Amino acid sequence: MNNVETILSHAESNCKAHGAKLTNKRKHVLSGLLKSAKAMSAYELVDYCKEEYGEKLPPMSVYRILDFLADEDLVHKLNLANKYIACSHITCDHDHGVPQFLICGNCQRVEEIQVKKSTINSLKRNIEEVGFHLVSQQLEMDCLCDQCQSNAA
Amino acid sequence: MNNVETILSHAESNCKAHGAKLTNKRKHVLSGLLKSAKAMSAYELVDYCKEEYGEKLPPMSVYRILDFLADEDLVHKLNLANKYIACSHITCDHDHGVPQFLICGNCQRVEEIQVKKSTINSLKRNIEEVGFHLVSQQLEMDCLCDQCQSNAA
DNA sequence: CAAAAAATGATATGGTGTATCATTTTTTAC
DNA sequence: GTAAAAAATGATACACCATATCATTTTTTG
Repeated sequence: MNNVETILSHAESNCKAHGAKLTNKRKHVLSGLLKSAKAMSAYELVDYCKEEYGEKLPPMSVYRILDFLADEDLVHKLNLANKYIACSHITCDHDHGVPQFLICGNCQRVEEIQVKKSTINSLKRNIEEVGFHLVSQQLEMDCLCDQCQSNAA
Repeated sequence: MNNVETILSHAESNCKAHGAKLTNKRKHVLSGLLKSAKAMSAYELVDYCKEEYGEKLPPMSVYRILDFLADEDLVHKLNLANKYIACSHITCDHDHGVPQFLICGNCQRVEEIQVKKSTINSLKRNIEEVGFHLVSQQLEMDCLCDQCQSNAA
């Protein structure tokens, strides 16, 4: 159980290591994502910064910060949901492959997983057969989590 | 090589078969998609109907028509691109499973494929392992087509 | 310290999609 | 065939995500 502060300082060292600066505003946005179980939209993060820090960030700034954080592999963008989540591996030091995301369509919880290499490879072969080439291995899948599945049943 | 008219009348019979009506406006929207190599946005279809038929459809109507056509399995929505394409199997009479889509990030061409059952099943097992359940098997993948791949190289 | 580069602020605007309610068209039942 | 009910359509407004652009401030660097 890493708390937010720990993760933030870890992220900060990672940034420093190659000359990038995790400024306060960037930390605020990242902490919003770290504290949230769900993915958040840029506009939700605008509100969060306003409420939590009295910081009036225009959406444009939040988008710029999110771009920065994504470049640093600290956050991921969910293109299906148009939302953002903190990377679940900020505090790991080893490299991670491209993540895949499971999005619960009911409670919006997001799980970041690594699909087996062999599955990805079958998928790739399937794609090559029709003359296409997989560019991004970031798959986003419409799911239900255990809990919402049980509740629905 | 089925031309648009043939496909349209095939689609019309399919609709009639269970009491749905493929009205002129619905045909117009569908024909826009059939004639296009690329996926189109609802607003592009508004323009298309205006130019091609002098028909001033409000966006709301186009969205309703697209919903209808999707219910009839005549079109698919690409959630990643927020665009729509005609189903490539309108004239087949047998049932088709859930399609997967390959989207060329360069020329926006879309290929509709069926991923192997075995691959989908491995994927599902991967997902079950973390306590999630795949709801929609419609995967959308960021690709390059052969041609754009060669051009880029 | 001055010039260059990077980051931020501010405003406007574009694109996708939906809510809502009025109106018209089509179905259904008598 | 016609009136009542149901379905489809029209029209307007708005919500939300995202970017373009240009002015201003901050930071870096020589």
